[in-house]
Amino acid sequence: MARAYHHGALAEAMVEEALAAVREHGADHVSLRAIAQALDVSPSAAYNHFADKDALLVAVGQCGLAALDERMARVLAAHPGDSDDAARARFAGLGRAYIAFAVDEPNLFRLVFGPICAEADMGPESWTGPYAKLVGALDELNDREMLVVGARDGLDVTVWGATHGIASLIIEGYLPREAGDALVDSMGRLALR
Amino acid sequence: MARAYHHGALAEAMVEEALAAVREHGADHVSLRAIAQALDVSPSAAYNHFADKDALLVAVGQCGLAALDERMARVLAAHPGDSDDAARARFAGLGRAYIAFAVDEPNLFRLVFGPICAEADMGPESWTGPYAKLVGALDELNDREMLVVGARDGLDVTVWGATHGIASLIIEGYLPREAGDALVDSMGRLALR
DNA sequence: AGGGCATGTGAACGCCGTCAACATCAATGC
DNA sequence: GCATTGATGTTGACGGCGTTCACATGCCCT
Repeated sequence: MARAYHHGALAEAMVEEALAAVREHGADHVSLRAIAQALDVSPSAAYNHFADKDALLVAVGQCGLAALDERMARVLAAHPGDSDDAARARFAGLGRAYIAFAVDEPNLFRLVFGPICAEADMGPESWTGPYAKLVGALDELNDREMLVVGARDGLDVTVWGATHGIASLIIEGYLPREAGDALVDSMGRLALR
Repeated sequence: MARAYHHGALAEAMVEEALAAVREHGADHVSLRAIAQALDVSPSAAYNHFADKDALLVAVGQCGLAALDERMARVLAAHPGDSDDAARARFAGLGRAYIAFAVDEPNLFRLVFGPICAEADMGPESWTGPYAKLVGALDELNDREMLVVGARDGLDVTVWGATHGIASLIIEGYLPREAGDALVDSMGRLALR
């Protein structure tokens, strides 16, 4: 039975539908009314679950952030081990995963790091997932004395910035896809010894 | 005589008004109708000069890009000379100027590098201004053998990416303002010898 | 002087987000 | 078992939006 909301899961259904719409058309170009119609529900029904359209988009953004975090977690899982090579692979893989997420889901990426989600801080605790993974990888390299001497200072911010910037510039068409791999290589050459 | 459009400069006036609106409220949250009203003109008048709202925003974006380029040009002019120190100052100054532009004009920055302006490519020739200045500064450092050996490969993309990424993350509130200076320092430590 | 063309107007269309009043249904307490 | 209550969904409306089309206006060129 499709008409199961009403003490059902309208909120989740709307997030799901909105997520699909954002992925396809971008956060701008998504209309509350269209989402409601797709769910055979009146437009105003949304307001029982979300303060406004932006609140729904923030919920979508949290899904997107979780997806990014999962990609990065998978990379860590795919390169276990205590060796220098494994540490290097984890570091490079995290960067590649971040960029791959942006390339695969540009509209989601834009929403997650755009003004709507940033303003409503989904908690520094949310994006702490990805960021903590990066810091962890860098600490590991540092502990293994694999970093150029004196490089650790500010390196987390630099690496995050470079990765984020390249990802943004790629999805806006200012740089070709290959720039992603080029960045990871370049970053490795600069920071690793 | 203020009411001088009609074979006047409505197009320029609209860009100017739109520029002000974007700077204050962001490219989303800017309405064609409001701009027209501010200029005492009917909403449909815009369509004699711009294909649609996005075309107007692209024109605004070009102004923004020109402003960025001018900031960077000013930095180069402020640090003339043939010395290593001057070359270093130009390199660091360009990065700082890029970030300062984003911090001072976040809404303009978002528009310039956002989907609207990227899609309508204002010509790789447009943003070539800032990019060429960066490449020039790096070439100069390279000619002076001030770069870490082997670092030049892909460094322009890395530096652009890092600068752009940090700027984005700062204006969305994910990083504090000081991260800008920290990045420039960190980048210098990594790439310069 | 007059025709043509660029420019601006007015009214309308179909969207949009949002709200307030109302309907409906599930669960709870008697 | 039934009424009350609170959560949930509907209806209809409001004002604003981008855009279009038929029409007015006024400058420039011949």
